[in-house]
Amino acid sequence: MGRQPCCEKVGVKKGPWTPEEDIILVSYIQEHGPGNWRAIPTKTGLLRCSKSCRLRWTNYLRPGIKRGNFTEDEEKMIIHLQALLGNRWAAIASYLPQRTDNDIKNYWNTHLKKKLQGNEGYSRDGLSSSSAAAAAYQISRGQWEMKLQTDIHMAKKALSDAISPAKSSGSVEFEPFNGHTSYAKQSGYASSTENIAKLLKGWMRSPLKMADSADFSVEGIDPVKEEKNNEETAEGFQSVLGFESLDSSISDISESMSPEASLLQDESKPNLNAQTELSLLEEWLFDEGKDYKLCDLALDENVNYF
DNA sequence: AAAAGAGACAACCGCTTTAGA
DNA sequence: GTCTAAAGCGGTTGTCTCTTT
Repeated sequence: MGRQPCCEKVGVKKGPWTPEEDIILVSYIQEHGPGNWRAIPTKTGLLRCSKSCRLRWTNYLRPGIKRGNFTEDEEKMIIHLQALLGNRWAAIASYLPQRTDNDIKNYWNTHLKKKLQGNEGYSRDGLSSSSAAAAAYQISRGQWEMKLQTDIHMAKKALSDAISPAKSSGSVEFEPFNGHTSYAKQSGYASSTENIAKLLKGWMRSPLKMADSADFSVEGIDPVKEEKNNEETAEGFQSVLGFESLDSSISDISESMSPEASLLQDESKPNLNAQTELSLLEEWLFDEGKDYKLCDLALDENVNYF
């Protein structure tokens, strides 16, 4: 006997999520909190399996997710972390508090891999092992160390920024919509929180009974009206998720979060402080004095981290 | 203008791990 | 200690759009 499927395959909808589905899911989670995913399809009337709901929330809908344009620092961090950790995207994502593993994985596969292939300075591809040690020998040791030092510094800064108490755990950074992917522009719906906010606006104007509503429906969104009412949009979203403004600065948002939103936010990423066990990587990133040790380790061809 | 190919990203699949009874 | 459901995770696939021919 095989494992039981997470849900009935029959009648389960697949494919891209619609704005309406997102609204239903976000609303339900706002009311009940994340978790108990199995109950969500039946409680909300969503024709999605619990797993799909969880993924949708985790990767796209939960607060605190930054989407679109990866910064240079983020790129370098990913490259370093991938060299050290391999394709452990979840582990890598834990060092980039606003990115999801799926996002990082996609970015790696579509951008960084190719970039590395075309950039000797970084290149690790074509090596039999994914070890950074092997890459080190592609350029002189001195050059490599200098480069690594620079990158370590940048990575440290990025990490430090990410987890500094002033901006950390509650930090939320919503990207302006114009920073989004071609998908966003192309399809008009890219699952961004801002888009959801827009939809929520429309939704809030057509009073609906969320809970226990199997035949839940949402009025269509008129793009023209949408544009006209952009300001109200943020209000609408605030009233649902408790945010002051979607594209506020990090501190603004963390200050203005309602208890409910804070709760959701706290859940949104593993708390770095809770990661009590300091890995080699963490030590490396935090401890100035160990920089060279790691360089040496990485340059030691006998050491295989993977 | 239409077709083909490539690129990018969202979502799914299935295995593994974890937590609770 | 065992079993089961839920969650985590990484690889893969599907779909959409843009670019090239």
